[in-house]
Amino acid sequence: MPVRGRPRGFDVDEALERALEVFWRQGYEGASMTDLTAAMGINKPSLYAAFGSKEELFRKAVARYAEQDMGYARHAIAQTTTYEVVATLLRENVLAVTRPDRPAGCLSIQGGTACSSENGGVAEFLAASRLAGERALADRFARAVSESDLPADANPAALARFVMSVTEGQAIHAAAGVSREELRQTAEIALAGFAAVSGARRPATADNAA
Amino acid sequence: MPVRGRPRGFDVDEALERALEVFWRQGYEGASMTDLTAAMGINKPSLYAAFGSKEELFRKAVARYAEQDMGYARHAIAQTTTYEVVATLLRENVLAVTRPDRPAGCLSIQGGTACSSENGGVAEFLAASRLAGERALADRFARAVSESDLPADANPAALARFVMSVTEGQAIHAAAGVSREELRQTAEIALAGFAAVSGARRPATADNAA
DNA sequence: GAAGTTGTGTACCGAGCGGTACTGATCCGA
DNA sequence: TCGGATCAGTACCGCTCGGTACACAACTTC
Repeated sequence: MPVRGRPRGFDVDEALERALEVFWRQGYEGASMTDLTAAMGINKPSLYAAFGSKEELFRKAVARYAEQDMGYARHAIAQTTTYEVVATLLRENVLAVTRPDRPAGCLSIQGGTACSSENGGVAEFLAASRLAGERALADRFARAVSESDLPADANPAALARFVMSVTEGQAIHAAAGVSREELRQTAEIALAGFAAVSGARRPATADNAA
Repeated sequence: MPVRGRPRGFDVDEALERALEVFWRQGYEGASMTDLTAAMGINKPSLYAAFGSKEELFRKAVARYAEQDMGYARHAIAQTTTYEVVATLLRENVLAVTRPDRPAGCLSIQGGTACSSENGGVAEFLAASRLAGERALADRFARAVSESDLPADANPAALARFVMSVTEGQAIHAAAGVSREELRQTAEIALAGFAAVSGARRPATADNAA
């Protein structure tokens, strides 16, 4: 059964994409409906009909972001060794937060770490989604312990927290204008430090370039 | 020569302190004049007479924050060895971002990493002040190289960027509700990693507790 | 006490906020 | 060709935003 009534005059995915970038650059509260509709090329009633409200639009933007901009994290976790997991995560993160065709930094931080009391839910939502990613990494490290890829006395949660802290700091640096090459150096330091501290075996093939 | 005219009915420092906490919790754009004046216990005209504008108030709050909440950073840089500098910085940072009598996290991040276009200067101002701190740390590391406390081939700027990235990530974690003890574990991992990678000598007295 | 100076409180400004009612326009199936 | 359904666009809602005019209160100096 095809659509009934007048068809939409714009592409919902494309409009969401534009909104995503506005939220990314200006944060949730810093992005006004006027900014959003201007970037999306539609009028307010169309936005509300298609997305419900500003907050729903934001959550859909974050979901889209997680799917297409955070794919590297799932790819990283799927690596076969702990070292490769972390190496992939840190290096891909550098690329992700400095993509020339995207705003600098990371939406889940730029979106808003602090909000007015009425929008407090937005900051909490972003924090929860970041911590969910961290938990996935901690689970991956726990598996590595059970596979003897990490020592039995390793602390998976703390190691994951360390790696995520670095990526978040890198995202903030990127948003401040720090270059990809500079962040790459930092990522290699973090990776080498992780390898030295975690007890994860570093592969014989030296693929790093600090 | 004493004051002329009616004396002020409130303490400017105390009012600035209250404003500081509101900005810290809600960010620059998330803190409305109503929120601020309510917390400061004064009316808007008094605020404008004493502080000029919302943005000036914010900058004064950040200056106050740098002076009294970031003092640990100056203390850290003044340590005699690179290891002690980094150990102090990372450990004191954990305490600073989880002080029970303060909002969680760090004002220079919570204040706003992304803003609307008209308030873009606020985010830039915060980014610049963070990078200034990083440069001071890089200078300290450069001195350590010249003192042979770090290897001649060490990259002071990259090492400083790594340490600051960790502290920023820790601040974001704290704002998300992560506990002091959890952050302490992460700080020890970062410290041990830094020691292993930088070539900084670790003191014989083992004062760490990962 | 009067004059001059400065802070306080109320009441208000224009502008922009997020969100919506309503009129037409545009499609479908019959 | 007409009725039903859906979307687009204008024009507007109440509200809050940051910021201020103005009358009054409180203080010092003469």
